[in-house]
Amino acid sequence: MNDDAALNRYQLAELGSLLAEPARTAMLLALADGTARPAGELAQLAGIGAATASAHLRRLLDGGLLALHVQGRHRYYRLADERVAAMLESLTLARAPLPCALPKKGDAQLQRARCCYRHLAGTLGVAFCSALLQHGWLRTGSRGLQLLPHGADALAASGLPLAGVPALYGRSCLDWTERRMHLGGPLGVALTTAMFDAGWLRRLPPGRALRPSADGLRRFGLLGVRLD
Amino acid sequence: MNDDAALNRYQLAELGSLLAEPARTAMLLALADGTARPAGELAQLAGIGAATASAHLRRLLDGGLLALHVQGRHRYYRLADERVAAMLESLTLARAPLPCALPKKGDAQLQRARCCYRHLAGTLGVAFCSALLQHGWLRTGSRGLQLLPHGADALAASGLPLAGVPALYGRSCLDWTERRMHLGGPLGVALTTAMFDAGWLRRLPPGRALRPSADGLRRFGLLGVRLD
DNA sequence: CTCGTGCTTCGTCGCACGGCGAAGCATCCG
DNA sequence: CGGATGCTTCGCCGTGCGACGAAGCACGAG
Repeated sequence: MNDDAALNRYQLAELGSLLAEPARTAMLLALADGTARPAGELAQLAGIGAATASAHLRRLLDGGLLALHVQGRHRYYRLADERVAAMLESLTLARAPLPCALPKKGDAQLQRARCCYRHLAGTLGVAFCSALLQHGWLRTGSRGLQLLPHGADALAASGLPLAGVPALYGRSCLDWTERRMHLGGPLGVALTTAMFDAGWLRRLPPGRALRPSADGLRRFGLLGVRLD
Repeated sequence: MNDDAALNRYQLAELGSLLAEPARTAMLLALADGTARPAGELAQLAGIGAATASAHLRRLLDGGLLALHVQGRHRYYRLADERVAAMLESLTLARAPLPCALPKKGDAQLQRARCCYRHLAGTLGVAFCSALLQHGWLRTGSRGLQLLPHGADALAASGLPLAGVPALYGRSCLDWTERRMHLGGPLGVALTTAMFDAGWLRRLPPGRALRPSADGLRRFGLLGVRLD
């Protein structure tokens, strides 16, 4: 009758049913950092047998949440799309307690800096994004967030080479610990990749947490990015 | 082991299972505009019997997605929280085709201006939010988006009385047609309510679509809000 | 070629859950 | 008080789906 716009009840329910199973959510959360993992590893992470995992992965694939990359006899699965990662973040946000609970000690690293899909999130991600905006280096254009030429120059001068990056567009992405925006989209991914390459950031093995190097921390400071 | 942060697999799956049933998604979508509806009406909208609807509503209530208001022998259900509405919007966004499809004719009104929970969304909502930011009337403070005193003065001068509103905080909310941010949170709701009261906006009966009045359109224009 | 490995497909079982009708409570009306 | 209405609870049935083991395929190693 009146709900022909956007997502109807059946599409939303289909999406929900994909998320309705702990085994599948475990896989999705394991892939939330943008990595690609073989089916066997995902089965082990989810604590289920290979046959069951295969069925779950097939459903997620058919549902458009995962993408598949075949390499030899290994089959690597990853999130289909950055929007899927953004959706996972937003679902997290929907359940977070409103009076922002202080993170537990074990989560402190995760709250400070982590990767959301493949771009920088957490306190550092939010601070970096707002610093870019305050300097006037980042602007919301018609096709998304846009890094202006003098912004790219300034970043390059700080030791972040950005070949071809200014042509990319970014997207605002809501952060679940900060409840503020940070920079995602192709632009956000490219900038984060550059930070890895320049040694500003390192991955902390077990999860999605990141740690800025001493040098990176200094350079972030020079850009006006403060971690209070 | 390593996923004790934020939402774990079980909590996410629980949330997903609440969305996994068309009858429940129909109810949630019907409540997405922030209205409260009695159980019987929701049952009819979902196309199920009263007994079944009651069970679904109970699950949504226990799951924290709905809130209940008892009035006489009627029991009114509404979305528990603005975050639930934001979650529904973001799920919609996750499924929207990336090459932004032009809206069908029937959706044009909906894309132009609609209510997301209880605040203004659509092209008009996005334009209004960015106009506030460009004028420097709105700022991202530590506790959320903040309407600055001279911004409140300017809006009042344009015919939007805002008693007590500047004390409220807003929240960025992603729009699924525009893929850009608009103003939500208590501040967004208060501003939208003021627009209704001042006659700038009218509801279009069948759904969530809104229409600015001729006077409202003029006043939006004076504020620098363009509907291109 | 032959075997081992990684993954999918098939067949089967069992449980969880959605559906309804009937009965049970509350509330409003006369 | 008695009947109508709105909603919930109870009991039952059917099915959808997640679990596993076994078999089938593809690929790489020897």
